[in-house]
Amino acid sequence: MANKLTSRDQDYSKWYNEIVVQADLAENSAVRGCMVIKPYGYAIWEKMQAELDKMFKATGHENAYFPLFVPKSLFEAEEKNAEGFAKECAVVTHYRLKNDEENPGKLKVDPSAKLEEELIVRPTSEAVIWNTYKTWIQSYRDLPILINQWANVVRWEMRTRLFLRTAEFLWQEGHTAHATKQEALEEAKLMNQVYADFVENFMAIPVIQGTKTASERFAGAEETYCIEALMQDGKALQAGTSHFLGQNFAKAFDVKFATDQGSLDYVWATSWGVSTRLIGALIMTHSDDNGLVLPSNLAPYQVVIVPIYKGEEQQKEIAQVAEKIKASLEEKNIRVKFDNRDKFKPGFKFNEYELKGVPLRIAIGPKDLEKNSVEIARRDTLSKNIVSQEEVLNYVENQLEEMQHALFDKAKRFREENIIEVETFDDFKKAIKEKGGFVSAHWDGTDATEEAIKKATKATIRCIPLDAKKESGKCVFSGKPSTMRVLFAKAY
RNA sequence: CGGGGUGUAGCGUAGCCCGGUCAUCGCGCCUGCUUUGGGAGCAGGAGGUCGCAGGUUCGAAUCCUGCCACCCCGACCA
Repeated sequence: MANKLTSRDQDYSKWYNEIVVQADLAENSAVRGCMVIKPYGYAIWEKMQAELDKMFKATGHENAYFPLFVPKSLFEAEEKNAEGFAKECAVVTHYRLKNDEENPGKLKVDPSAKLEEELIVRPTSEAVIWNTYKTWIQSYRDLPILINQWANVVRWEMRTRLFLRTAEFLWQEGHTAHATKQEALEEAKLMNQVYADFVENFMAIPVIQGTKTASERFAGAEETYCIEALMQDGKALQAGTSHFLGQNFAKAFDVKFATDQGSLDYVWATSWGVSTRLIGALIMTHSDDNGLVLPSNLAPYQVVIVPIYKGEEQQKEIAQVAEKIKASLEEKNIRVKFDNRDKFKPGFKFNEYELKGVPLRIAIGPKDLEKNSVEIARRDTLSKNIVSQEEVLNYVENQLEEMQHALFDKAKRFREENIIEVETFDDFKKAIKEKGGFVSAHWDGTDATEEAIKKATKATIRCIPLDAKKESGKCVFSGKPSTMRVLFAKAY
């Protein structure tokens, strides 16, 4: 796809292969692999937070906060978890700097301030949280514990990519403790469903729910549920995960409770999270060559009003109409921005708000004053309509609603068109190489096959779909018998 | 850490092979006038330790050595 970006946008770096444009949301910070989220991008994150928070509360969860630092001894308690994250941990070893006598004006680490035990900057919080839960849980009456925290975590990845894999990222992590295996399993599934609902209904991104294979599973989990989305370039993106942790963390941190039968048992656990990666998913699902396209639910402002005028007097006249429309929309809780800046021309503003993905743009000029009308343009279709001023409120409400669904439908259609069933490994390779997207194929269930396919094609098993039908067939790679199809794709 | 590449104004770049009016161009920024229904035009202006440190040379953005940073491809990963 061609990219229409011109000089005006040179501070916006091109998003993946010029397919999608990274809008004015974030930039790299001075710190390696970290990002500065600009106000407009953060406003989107806040919208997501608010909606998720509502959904968490509705399913009985509460927010709490746990420390950033994890003492190394706690971190290593759950072996698999520690092993899984060990290679990407930032470690605090000292707690003081001092003046460097050899380099005036510079500081150096004070060797005498070495910590007795190193602190790990959390890559995830299971360790600190379970160390705390240990003190909170004695009896089945203390269960379940249903807690979420909004936090930042650090994973020192070899290679980073804005939004999708930054060294520091913002997320929420839920950590729950249960008396029974069944209840914990239900919780893990429920939260995966909550994620699917949120991402589909609120962000207009269609997802496939499934479970991960053993090799893709979260370190320390017994089962990982996930939602997988497909980006416009044909690569898959893991959009959220929910883990059934079994009794692994309870055993590692010795968290036992007295059951209602009087016996002693280890607690069952889950954890689940989504991150600022979802903003990346948003960009790469809906954007086009003109920039971001935001679903109405997420847009920091849903409507922007751009006045067109000659001279101060006309500007005033149009501003009056604009303010009136703005007030009437705001009364219905529609988020409106009236851009009355005199320093920029209308054409410039049109492009700017398209780049930012504002769903609806209302232009008001002298012609509209005469005809008592306005021009309303829709971001996703780029279509324009003349609407009488009396009709604006109705029209805007309808269009916002429609656009939310239109974006979802369009993305879903794209995904459906990019799931292909294959029976032979030749077709498999061809599909992955030429078309991208999800490839649905039989798999014999072994790590070895999964690994071999990854080596040969770079495609991994994204998930075993929850709604997969039982269907006997032959593994696309080994030819051994298989009972169902799994989804393969190249992934971010 | 392996393999490849790049570093020149706020951003994007030309120049490097072949050393010498080479510090180029576009955007952005500032001033003025004219403009305003799809990224305005004209005129003028500000802005640079050419990544850093050495070396070769009469002379280095350009050649050599070392270092640093970033990017891409692997391994790792929400």
